[in-house]
Amino acid sequence: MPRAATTSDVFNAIAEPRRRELIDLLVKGKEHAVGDLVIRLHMPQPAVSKHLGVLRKVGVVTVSKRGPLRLYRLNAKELKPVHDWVKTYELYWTHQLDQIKERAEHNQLTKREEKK
Amino acid sequence: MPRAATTSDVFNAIAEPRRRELIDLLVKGKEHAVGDLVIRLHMPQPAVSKHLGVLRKVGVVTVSKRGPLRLYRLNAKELKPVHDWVKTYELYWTHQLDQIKERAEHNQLTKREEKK
DNA sequence: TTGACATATTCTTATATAGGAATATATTTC
DNA sequence: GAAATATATTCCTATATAAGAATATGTCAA
Repeated sequence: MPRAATTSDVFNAIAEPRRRELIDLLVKGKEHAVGDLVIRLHMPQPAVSKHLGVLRKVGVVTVSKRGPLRLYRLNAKELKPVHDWVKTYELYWTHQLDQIKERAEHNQLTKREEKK
Repeated sequence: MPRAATTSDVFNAIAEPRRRELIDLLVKGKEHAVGDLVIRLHMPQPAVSKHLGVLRKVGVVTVSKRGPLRLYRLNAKELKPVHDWVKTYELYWTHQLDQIKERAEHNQLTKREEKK
């Protein structure tokens, strides 16, 4: 069985590097036409449209029409689950938790010793 | 062409829900034997070993041997790229950046008006 | 309506899975 | 060394891609 569908899981949707590039471009401005993104990413138009389609289904981007243009806008709050998940581990590389934990355990022991 | 290999990209490695569950279990303690994880995840042992293998190749976990046991430990700093990337978008849902931007633009205009 | 432009949608193909079953490889104990 | 235990690996299969090419759809303008 392959991985879960990219269209139902944000983690899976952003696993594709090209889609992260798309998101990174969308963050700069408010709305972007597909053609703009095609030029900036040096990527064929169908590819861009397809990746945007995935992001749209997950809700990470929204579309609006202006004439023949499709204006895509980032809906960043859909990335919150990713942030929430990975944030849990932030302290592990910022504060070297191993040492903190060991010190805590050590303190537990010494406190008992001190309690006389 | 399918997705990039899960063994070369952290984003791809954590796209699999089961592997995130594994990571979530590893965060609680320091070292965990495969058997522990098998029991806790209610998942067949080969599946656990395979997922751990992927995480190991990406560097998210490390292994050490104790007798017949393989003790896996989380190496959370390999998740930093994910955190760094998604952190960029945090303010978009915490501070409703749309409104902030619009207000900023509005201020730009009114400031010009006020400049008489 | 026709043409020009912007974007989306097939269709095909090669490939990287993830799961299950079976098996292989340690490692310890008797 | 054999048995038992713990873990890894291999083989197989169904499936979800992502890229490319071609085509379809949609919108405006003359």
